[in-house]
Amino acid sequence: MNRYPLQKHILFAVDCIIFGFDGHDMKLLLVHRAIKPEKNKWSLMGGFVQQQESPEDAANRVLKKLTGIEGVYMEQLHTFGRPDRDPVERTVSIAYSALIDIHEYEKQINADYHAEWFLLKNKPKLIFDHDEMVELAKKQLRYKAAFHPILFELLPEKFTIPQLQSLYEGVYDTVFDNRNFSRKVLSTGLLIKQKQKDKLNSKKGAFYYKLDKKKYKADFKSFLNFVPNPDKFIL
Amino acid sequence: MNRYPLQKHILFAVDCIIFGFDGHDMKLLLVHRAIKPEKNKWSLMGGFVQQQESPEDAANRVLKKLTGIEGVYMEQLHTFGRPDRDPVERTVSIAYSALIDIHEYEKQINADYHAEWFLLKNKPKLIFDHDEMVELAKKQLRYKAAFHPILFELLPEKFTIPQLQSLYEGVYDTVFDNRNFSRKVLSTGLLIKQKQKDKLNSKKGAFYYKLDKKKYKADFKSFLNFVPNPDKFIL
DNA sequence: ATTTATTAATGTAAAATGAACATTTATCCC
DNA sequence: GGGATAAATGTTCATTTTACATTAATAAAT
Repeated sequence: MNRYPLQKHILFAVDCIIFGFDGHDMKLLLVHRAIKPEKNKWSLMGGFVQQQESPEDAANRVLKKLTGIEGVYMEQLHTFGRPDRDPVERTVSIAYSALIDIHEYEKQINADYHAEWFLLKNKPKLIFDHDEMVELAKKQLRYKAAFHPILFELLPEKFTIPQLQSLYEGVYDTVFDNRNFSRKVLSTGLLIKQKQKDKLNSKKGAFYYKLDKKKYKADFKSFLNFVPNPDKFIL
Repeated sequence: MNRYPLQKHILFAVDCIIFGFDGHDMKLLLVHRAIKPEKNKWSLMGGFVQQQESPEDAANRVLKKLTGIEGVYMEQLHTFGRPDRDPVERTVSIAYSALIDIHEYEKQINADYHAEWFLLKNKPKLIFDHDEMVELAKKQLRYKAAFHPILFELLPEKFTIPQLQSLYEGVYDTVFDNRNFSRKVLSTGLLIKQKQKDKLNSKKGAFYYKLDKKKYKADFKSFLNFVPNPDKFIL
């Protein structure tokens, strides 16, 4: 097969916005950029898409290589392609957004790799247009999480309702009524109550719940409305 | 500034999914592919992104060149990058989705260009992964239109409530209760009633309405819920 | 002029959902 | 045993959503 003649070829990259939740605050996983320019500045995890690789595969490869993380919830966010976004050479980048259970990877990331978690509220300035990518990912996360149960991806297998509530409160930077919140959450039927309690965060202790994985997958697309008055918080 | 050495460069294109509404059905604007392979097969409007051009600019340029259309509502949908999606040579394509008032351009498109409108339900098979792009755009349109007043982009300046309702019914391929529908729509305060009636579609005639542009822009992000039980229809 | 056909416009009541609000319960520590 | 702390839980009111049928305006036919 012939080629398309006369067309300029350009570089093509992926960048990953990785969100985590430490039980109290939303966090963002960042790395030091390894090459010049902007070497050692903070950056999203990124890399070039290889010739025989889909962008999704590239994002997963990059994530695994830089953090050891694999098999997490990740989706395409947006493609950034301003001609001058990378001063070295024109590079179009597809941004992917991922949600991970921070505890499952925390030690591994710190020990084996040079990635670091930052409080989302407290993140350093990033290279190129990565700040813009993070902003969009935050917006998108708020948008989606208002209707779909995606935030469970950030929690460990067992979690308590107060933990879940502070996760939502962190994402929307607000407080919810705990009575209404737990009623809503439980009414979805997505949670399975466990016998044990978490005694670390209170004297009384809070019951653990597990996600009903089957129902979770089935309901993933349905509309849940965990967040009252979404208009206020989204965009 | 140095280049990134050792990295392969890739072709980079945009494709536009253009939706229209003829007063009765949803339509899709397609062109004959001009070059081999698959020459003369039906295709989305597409073209390569030039060296000093953002993808958005490229999408607008392509649209204008192939149809004369400009200044319409268009947004980035998704980036398609499977290594083998274009058999000629690896090409990554950003798909853009646009909504236009079909009547504003109908004659012009047919006269000056070789683009053609197809009933969305009746569209021919498209080249490469363009069918996949259209499917995603349909899903996305249903999703967005359930909450945001974007479908007004498909209507002429003056339109009637029955027209608006058949537009929604077309998009969701269902029927709505006309009493509930008009109450919902009018309660948004987005519509300004006109003195004249449209007498073409009924003996009684239906009052024209115009969109309150100011309120439209302000409310664009808010949640309207025109569509009952969105779960049923989305995805 | 009256009838007929066609589609637009409109209201109400019952059900479901969402929001606001405070007290009791379990446990640890002193 | 008393105090401190956070978890768990229920009720009422307001709002929204749904289901459902009749009347009104006009053009065409007789």
